[in-house]
Amino acid sequence: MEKKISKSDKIKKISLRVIRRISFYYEALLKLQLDENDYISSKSLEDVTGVSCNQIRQDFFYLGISIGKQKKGYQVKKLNKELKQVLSVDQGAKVIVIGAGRLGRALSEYKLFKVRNIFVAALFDNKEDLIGECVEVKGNTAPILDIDELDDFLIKNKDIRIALLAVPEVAAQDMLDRLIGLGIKGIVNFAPRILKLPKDTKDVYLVNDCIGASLYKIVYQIYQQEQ
Amino acid sequence: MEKKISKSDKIKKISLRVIRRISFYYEALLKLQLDENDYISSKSLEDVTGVSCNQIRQDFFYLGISIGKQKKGYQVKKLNKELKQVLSVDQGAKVIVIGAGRLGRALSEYKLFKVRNIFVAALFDNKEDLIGECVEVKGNTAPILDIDELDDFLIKNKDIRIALLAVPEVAAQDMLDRLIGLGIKGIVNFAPRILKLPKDTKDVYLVNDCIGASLYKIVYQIYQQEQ
DNA sequence: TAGATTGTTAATCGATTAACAATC
DNA sequence: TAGATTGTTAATCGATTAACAATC
Repeated sequence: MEKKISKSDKIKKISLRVIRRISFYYEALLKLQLDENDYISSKSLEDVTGVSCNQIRQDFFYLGISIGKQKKGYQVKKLNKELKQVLSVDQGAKVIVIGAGRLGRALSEYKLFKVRNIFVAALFDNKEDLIGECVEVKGNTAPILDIDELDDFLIKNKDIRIALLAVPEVAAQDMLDRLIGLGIKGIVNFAPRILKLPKDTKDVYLVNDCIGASLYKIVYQIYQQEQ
Repeated sequence: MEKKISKSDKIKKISLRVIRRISFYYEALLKLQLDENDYISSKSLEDVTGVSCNQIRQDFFYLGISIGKQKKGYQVKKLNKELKQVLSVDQGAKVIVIGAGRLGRALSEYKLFKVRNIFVAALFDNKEDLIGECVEVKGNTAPILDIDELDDFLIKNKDIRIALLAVPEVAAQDMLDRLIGLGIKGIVNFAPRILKLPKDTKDVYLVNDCIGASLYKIVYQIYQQEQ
């Protein structure tokens, strides 16, 4: 990660590890609610995010973000704009949520999605008693639709290419395959099972955010410590 | 990661990255439901987990797991035992869940926790209408208790040192601080905000598993691709 | 000015990949 | 036997840390 990259060839090279840290910086700005004209130093960002100030400056350098002022830091307005651009959260992404159980609705109701310019267009489920309900988020109402309507819905809404998968474990892989068949390009899987993309899939992104997976890390650390 | 470590000094050195992969291997075995006497090769594990067979063998080597047979692979029974031991999932960890909203209850109801030897002892909330309910998981009933009873509960149940944090964003940091004050040693935070341990905290582990964080990765990839 | 903080380079560190002899 | 798969070493790769001149 030595070479500085120009704005034009940013596109393919940024690793997801960098993206994750960039999202930390962005979240930090959201959380701190500073005035647009305030300045924040890499050291202050370290305090909030836990990422070292050296790492932060290295990331900015790598991404071609050189808007800092010595002795002051980074202007919140400018930094915010740069981070948003890298993360592409300025594009108002629309997503669907598959599964309107507890988890699916918990996800949909996160007010924070709005701050992050992410909109839930609809939820889908196969349980008749759920269908027809609406999930309400400030300024955004998402209906719960019959899973059978999914195909039609996606044909009518070609701008939706992201799905959040919150179905029971046993149904998850089949549903993933179906979503890909319908042209979905990005999936976050919340079922507690690692899913895999079908073999010859191209240009589809999958992140397994399996609930409970991080619990292993904690259990490991707790029980190792006392041995 | 060149030096092989002996079983005795495993304790402090395994990085969380290795632990994460080990949990993948373990999950793969759970998923495949093979006979105890079957053998599985590193190549087959690659197919299921997406981790390269070289990486897998390197991990096993590093952890001192050398139970493979040439031309066959690893006996499921033995491998399972080794992986469980590394992950410490053979100890029947008890956890509490803070927040009995949609997310908290969704977490508690994961049947999978049982397979992984993790038991939810109780949930806590401050909403009166929730208190008194019970969350039922196969063979395990967890009551929803008043958050005010948390202190007493932990004094009476000193073996509980892990908490899953599923409270609203604004309450998360305060609750984390409180949990640490009460002697909790491991916390998984599910609120959509990065929490930090109080400065001089020792021997406490925190994993931020912020819901929605992985969405950034997907949004980034989707929108970069089309530029 | 003196001190703080940036942008940038170089050094270090750690993780992954590749290769292959051993052998079942 | 021949082929497949392990355990292990060495090479490569990438990410993080440290250091510091520049300068506001």
